[in-house]
Amino acid sequence: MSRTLQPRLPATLRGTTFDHGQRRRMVAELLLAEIFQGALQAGQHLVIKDLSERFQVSSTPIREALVQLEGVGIIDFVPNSGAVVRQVKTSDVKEVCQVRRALECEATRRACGRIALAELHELAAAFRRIKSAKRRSRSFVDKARELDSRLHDLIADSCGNRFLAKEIGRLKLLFRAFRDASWERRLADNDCYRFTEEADEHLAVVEALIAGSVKQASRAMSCHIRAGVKYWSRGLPT
Amino acid sequence: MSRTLQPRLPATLRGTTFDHGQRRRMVAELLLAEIFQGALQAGQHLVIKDLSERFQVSSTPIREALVQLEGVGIIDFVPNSGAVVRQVKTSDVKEVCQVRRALECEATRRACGRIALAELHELAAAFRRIKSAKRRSRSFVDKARELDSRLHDLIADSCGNRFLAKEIGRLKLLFRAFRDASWERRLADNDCYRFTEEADEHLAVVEALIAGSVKQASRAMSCHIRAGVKYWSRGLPT
DNA sequence: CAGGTTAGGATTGTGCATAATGCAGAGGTA
DNA sequence: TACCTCTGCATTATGCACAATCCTAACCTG
Repeated sequence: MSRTLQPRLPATLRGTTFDHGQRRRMVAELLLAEIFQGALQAGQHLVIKDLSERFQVSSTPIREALVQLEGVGIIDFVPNSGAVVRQVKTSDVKEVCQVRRALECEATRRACGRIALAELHELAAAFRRIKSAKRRSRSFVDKARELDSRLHDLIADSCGNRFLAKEIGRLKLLFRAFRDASWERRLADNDCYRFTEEADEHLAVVEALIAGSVKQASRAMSCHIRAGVKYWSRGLPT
Repeated sequence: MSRTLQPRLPATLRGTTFDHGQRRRMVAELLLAEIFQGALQAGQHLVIKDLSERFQVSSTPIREALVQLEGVGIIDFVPNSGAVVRQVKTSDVKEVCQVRRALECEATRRACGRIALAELHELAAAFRRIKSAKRRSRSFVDKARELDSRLHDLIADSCGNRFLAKEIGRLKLLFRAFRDASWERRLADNDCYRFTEEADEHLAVVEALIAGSVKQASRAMSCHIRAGVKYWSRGLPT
């Protein structure tokens, strides 16, 4: 059986069918997205039965997703009492991003000189297209988002350290939730300046990688992540 | 119902009765203990049915415990295939240590100037005692081990970033497994040179922290972790 | 009004049904 | 013969409905 759940929410997931063996991951991602979008507010009690009805899956995947999110630190799990959403403050985003910066800069350093030039040039061209694009439609956002993921994934996969790549992958769950939530907000505000800014930062990383400059590449990545923090944390409680 | 599980294993848990709502936690702790005792070797497949029979618990708490341990990073959970204990080869030690270095250096930078001087001086004195000690008895090893943990924990807890501290804590489980294993081997080999070497490195970190030099402290920490790699990876499968 | 009691809802745990995976061996092809 | 593909079976993970347990809070009762 394969079943569709949730008509709304993150664009990357919308309209997808979720099959056997992927329920837990999907529920976790949907919950994360809801939390960062503010649909699930801090302190709110997460009732398993409600969630299972809403997502059209049974309670087991829900509970496993909750256990997983507890490990991420975004919800608290009180024995025999259930799960409550923890407050996500700007300081949390900052903290997560510090860790992200440490890991992704290390990965960037190591990936330098290990990625095929053809691929890098292709990415650079794509970012330039994004920069010069005028329309800020839904598909534009999706495209930008996909490129963002592609660059970061490429670096992680090319760093020659599978463990590091795996750790970045673990955190990706959080990053993506931050990113998607803030991009939704930004789009609603018609605040599109950040898109070209972000494309600039990405381009700087790619060009440094093409040039083969370790120091420059890691510095560009560091700037990129630093710049992201203030946008991601906008609209969150202090 | 309350039921006793597992006659053997960790002293703190032996003979305890495990009640409703505590199964997952207990299973997770028992599994962790078994992994570090070497009863469960790296790469080994963890079969849910076997575990549920062995622990006299049904499959749900087992699976939740596995999800939890996956979050800790000590096992891999492949969808539709199950859980395996993470393989640790020499290359992995190197990889894990790269990640560790990135995180702990960041923590050291941030902890600089945030730790009470009194505590630092006390630690420095302890490391000097270790350096000058002649006897390499079991209690000596325990003492050195405890000091090692104390320094690293102190830095993580003082870095002002709870998320970073949590990530380091996660990796600590892995580090500790490396460290204990390699120290056992070293003790057996009567190769005690590393102990004073390590005390030197620790001392350098502490003194840099006392001096309040961010750069010097993080560099000392970097050297310390780098130096550890070749000792930790000795005697592991390639 | 205090203290015990009970009913309702929620979590937790169990056993079973189902789906996915991997392996072994048959059969085909070069 | 060596190699690849495919099929069927055994094993295992996954998901679900039900039962047991726990927590809360309203409700008696003296």
